[in-house]
Amino acid sequence: MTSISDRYDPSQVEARWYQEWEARGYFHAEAASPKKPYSIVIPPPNVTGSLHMGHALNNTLQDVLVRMKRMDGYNTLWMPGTDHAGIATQNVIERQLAAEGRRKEDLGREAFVARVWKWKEESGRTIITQLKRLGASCDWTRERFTMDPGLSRAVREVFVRLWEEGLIYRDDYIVNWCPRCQTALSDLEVEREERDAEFVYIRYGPLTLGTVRPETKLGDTGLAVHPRDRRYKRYVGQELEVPSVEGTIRMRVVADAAVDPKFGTGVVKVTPGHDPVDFEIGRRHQLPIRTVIGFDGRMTELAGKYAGLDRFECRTRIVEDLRALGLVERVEPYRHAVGVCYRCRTVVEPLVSKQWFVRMTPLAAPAIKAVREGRTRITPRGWRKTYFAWMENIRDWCISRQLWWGHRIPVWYCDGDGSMHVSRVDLTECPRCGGAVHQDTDVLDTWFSSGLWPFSTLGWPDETPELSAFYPTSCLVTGFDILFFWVARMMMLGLKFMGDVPFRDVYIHALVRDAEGQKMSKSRGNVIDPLLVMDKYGTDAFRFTLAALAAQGRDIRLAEERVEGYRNFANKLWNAARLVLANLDGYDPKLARGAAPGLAERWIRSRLNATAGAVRNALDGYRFNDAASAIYQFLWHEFCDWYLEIAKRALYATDAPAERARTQQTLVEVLEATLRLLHPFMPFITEELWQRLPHRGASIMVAPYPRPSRTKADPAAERDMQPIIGIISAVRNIRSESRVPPSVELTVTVKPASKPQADLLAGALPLIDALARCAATIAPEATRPANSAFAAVDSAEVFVHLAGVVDLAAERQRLAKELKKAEDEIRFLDGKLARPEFVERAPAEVVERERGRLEEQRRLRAKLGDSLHSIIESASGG
RNA sequence: GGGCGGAUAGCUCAGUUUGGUAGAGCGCAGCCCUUACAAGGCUGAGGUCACAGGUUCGAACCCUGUUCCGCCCA
Repeated sequence: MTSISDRYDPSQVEARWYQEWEARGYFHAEAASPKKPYSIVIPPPNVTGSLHMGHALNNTLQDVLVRMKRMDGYNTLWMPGTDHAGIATQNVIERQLAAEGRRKEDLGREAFVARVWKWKEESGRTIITQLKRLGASCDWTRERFTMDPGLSRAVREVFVRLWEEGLIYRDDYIVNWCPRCQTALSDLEVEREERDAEFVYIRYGPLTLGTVRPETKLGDTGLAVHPRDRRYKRYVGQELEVPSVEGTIRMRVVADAAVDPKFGTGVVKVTPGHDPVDFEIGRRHQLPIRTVIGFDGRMTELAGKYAGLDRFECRTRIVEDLRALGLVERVEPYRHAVGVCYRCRTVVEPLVSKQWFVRMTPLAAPAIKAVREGRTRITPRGWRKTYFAWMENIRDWCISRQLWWGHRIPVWYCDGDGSMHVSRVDLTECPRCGGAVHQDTDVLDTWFSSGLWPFSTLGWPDETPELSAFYPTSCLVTGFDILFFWVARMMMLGLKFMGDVPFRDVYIHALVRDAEGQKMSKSRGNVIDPLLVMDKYGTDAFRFTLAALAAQGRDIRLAEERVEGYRNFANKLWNAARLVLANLDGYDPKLARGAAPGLAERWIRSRLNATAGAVRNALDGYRFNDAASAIYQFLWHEFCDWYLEIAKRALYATDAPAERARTQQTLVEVLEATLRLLHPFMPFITEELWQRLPHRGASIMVAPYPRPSRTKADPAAERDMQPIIGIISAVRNIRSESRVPPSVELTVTVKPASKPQADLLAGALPLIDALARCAATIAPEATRPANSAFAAVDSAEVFVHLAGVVDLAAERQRLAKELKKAEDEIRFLDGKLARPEFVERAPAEVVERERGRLEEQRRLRAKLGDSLHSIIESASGG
């Protein structure tokens, strides 16, 4: 074999294999395949984006599933693509323009949109390149973008059908308005931020009320109290003349159950134009709407002398003016959550405007039912509750955005007769009067198009082979932060337009935080760039770290040391493979045929089989961390720590070619299968090593995923290895505790507990000698040698001769420690068994087991006591 | 205000479904460059499982309450 470096260097391996896989078409899935389908659609990253930890985790987990299923023989499709991300992308280009001292209005809509497209073509591939770097085995031949012609057609089709069914409507309604982004936002796009504010108590004629938004006083059209609030009963229905900053105003007092009588004074001002709750109250009581704040966040003409002022400046000014008029009773500091735009953190202004909405209740009902009935399973199950809670209290979805970048609403208005036409095709003239038409200037919420993703990417509204092969998709992997934004909407729209759920499983993973548990954010400056991590430690180590930390229901705290640890794991694997490869000279499987497999070989094969079962089990339940640690444990602590050390004897022996060949065969087969087991987690290093080992097939990517079987399990071998491993460990322990240098060969006598054990151990003597660096003999009739250390293993007694090797003080200490352990154990078990309630009520087998344990510990105590005595005697006597 | 989750070794976390004297990685201590690997080997120390009650023969695990921390919704 060719000599390979003793350190694994990912940079030599990763890019090469990824290109090779892609070139060979391994990522591609054909709809016509006879194999069972397995499909996942990627949560499309923003086309503006670059890879962050959330993407890395999300896509690593998907790739683990997809690679595993592909190896397992499924026709596996991982559908990739990107999202046009309306506000985010528009903001990027607007910032570019601002740097040039221009605004989008200077370009005009058409030129602006053209510029966004140009930018998208040039820079929109960043994240795709980064996903490839991560090893994502997406079918790139099918890559989609939410504004592709096909997907845009799906958007129109859905809009028109929902309109035709009365599920879309247009209405003047109070919506969340971002004065910076100049667009309406859905309720979900408003986030809460804690801010300090002043709670100002203002006199309204005979009444006093508190508010955090004094500037909206100019838009007040009423006062409201709770209907059962006795304090204010007499005012209800009255028109009050109230002195204010602009002279006296008249206000009607209404009674409404939405008012909390315990909050503030129990009286609220009603500003239907600038508060969602007030808007509803106003509707119920026919209060007029006065819009005093405009779309630009400045006071309107209706604000009189305050017109043109910024809303926050106006707040200060009004409080000053009210004070001057003696209308401020008092001011209290107040901390509350204000709504901010999720894109630019500007304080959102509730404003009344004409917007498009989707009726949610009729769509939500089937989506609730599907999860209740388990047609879509949410994992971890706890998220079901959150899903139901939101779905059951869902509000209509505002889908229009006053942006230029996005799917333009497919509605045309006639300039002549004013008629409105919702259309699948672009209109150039009014279908009714033939007059000129203009299209609605708004675009749709980005989530409206990504909500169609599981079927629009597969060719809908056409009936494509892809749709029938891959819909419903098998699994959706996503973070909980978009459970409502995206998952819920895909459920509703998938059920509505495909008549079936969009995915059988939803796996919801946690957030990646920093080592201190803080959410990673640019402003905190604690972001770890996944690309730098991959550069430093390799993609495989990074992926394995994410999988190993992805325990269900808990956030991931990512510390670099963990990645380093798994980098070491990759290196361990690399070196184990080097050992195997360096000892394959003359390897001929035919030579091995004559010899029956040895105990250690049966053992490691059985352990491999069990590990394969554990990994499959864990992955089936989306327990990625369990799967990762099962492989880690097996590869490092069973294969490397034990089997490789055992195998060296046979490999280096020159006098037993059959045994050597057999060992080579076991090494090759176990390592090869382990690589396959590990491949979904660490695709690159496994391919590299697999190619160097004897193997069948062109790539590990398309080799079968290990499948456990009862016939490969060998419980006898697993049981028989126990005493052997135990004796070796015991001798090593005595050596270490008694401070015998590793170079000294120890003399060991083993007194077996039974004839079968004697035979077993006799066969394993060379192995024990080699691994414990000793010369051991099996002596069924042995008595304790003088000056020996003692240990009990599986009822066998192990004596290590220490005379002349070391002074015995250390062994005395060790024995005393063991003795105390045994005594503690006996005390515990004695106490337990002494209680009649336990003996009477606990299951018989538990009682039996505890009795057996007690007996064993008593025997052990006796032997330890004897040993200790003998050493004390010999030390004092000698 | 309503809901969800968390508190287990110095650190980061498994384990809680199905109750039977607690596991991993990192870190720490001792010994060792033994020809796969010092990114390594061998050995070891380290935990009243947040607190208080309850159920049970027996509780990290089930129930109730408390404290602290995080998140979501209004």
